[in-house]
Amino acid sequence: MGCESETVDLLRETGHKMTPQRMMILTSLRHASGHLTAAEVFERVKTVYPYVDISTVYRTLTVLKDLHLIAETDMGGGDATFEWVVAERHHHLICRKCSQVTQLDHRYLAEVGARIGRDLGFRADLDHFAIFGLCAACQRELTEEAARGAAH
Amino acid sequence: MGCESETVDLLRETGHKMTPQRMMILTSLRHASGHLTAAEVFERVKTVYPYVDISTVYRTLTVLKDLHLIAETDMGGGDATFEWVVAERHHHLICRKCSQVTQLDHRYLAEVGARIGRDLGFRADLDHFAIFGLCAACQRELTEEAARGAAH
DNA sequence: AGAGTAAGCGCAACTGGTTGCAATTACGAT
DNA sequence: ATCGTAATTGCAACCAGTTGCGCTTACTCT
Repeated sequence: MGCESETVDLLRETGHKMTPQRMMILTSLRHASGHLTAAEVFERVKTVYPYVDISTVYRTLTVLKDLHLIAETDMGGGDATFEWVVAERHHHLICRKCSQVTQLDHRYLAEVGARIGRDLGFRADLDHFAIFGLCAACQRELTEEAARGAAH
Repeated sequence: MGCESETVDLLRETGHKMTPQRMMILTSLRHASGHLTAAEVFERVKTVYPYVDISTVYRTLTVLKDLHLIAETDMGGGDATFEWVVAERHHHLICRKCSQVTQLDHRYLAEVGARIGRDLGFRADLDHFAIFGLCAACQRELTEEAARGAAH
């Protein structure tokens, strides 16, 4: 505790309460190295306080997400993951074949966001995007497969 | 029928079968004016053939999506929507306050996609993106609210 | 410090979507 | 036209996530 004080203030200022459960959920995300699914957060909190309900986890994640303290991303694996929003914004390139995840610098999208704002007046939330596609390796594999298919 | 023959061929060529259920799901999407949710597709098909199972709808949607015949988009309303992939690619700007949907020309993202491909070798699927954010009107509203909040 | 109140909690019921399985059926090969 | 096979179907069980509700509790105000 101690390093969470700003977060507590933000919660209070927005009319929310800081409960023990919320604190545990929050710290488990804060101190996780990367992305966590809701179930993972649930597991981690349960080791400290076994009586938490999964619905509390989901409700808290929703609150934190609305306050932009955490970012939700669909990494393609079916379940959404959550991660503490850090200073440097970044995005993910996710291969839909091998599921490999690569980071993408924010600059790639910042410019598009700016242009959309300029042209259409729409302020795009481009904090944390998951872009699906095919990684270089899988592209090669697929073209080779296609070549074999055409040959036979 | 008749206008679906190319689609049927594509299915066959990729080792799939064309079943009556599949045909109905396909045409309901093909002839729908815009986006349909899975439940909507289910309802439409049921009017013709009441015995379809919802799981068949989901499974077929997955197949069609994998073949890029339809595009899945999370329009924010909680449930994903599907639409027939038309010639001109486009994207959607969805306001997270008023849920208004605006179309965005593909050119905005095409360039980013090209750059990602060039720099990182990753071929991004940018066929049909849903970009969340705040529309111009809601931005104005929010800044006014903030001004009122600061004043009192 | 104490009281009132609205937010939050855990439970249980529910919903939307997925999956395993046995029966069926479309399709390529004969 | 018929056969064999693999894909597909419908059912039912299942799972992840959501919601309604009565009880509890953090926070505000005095």
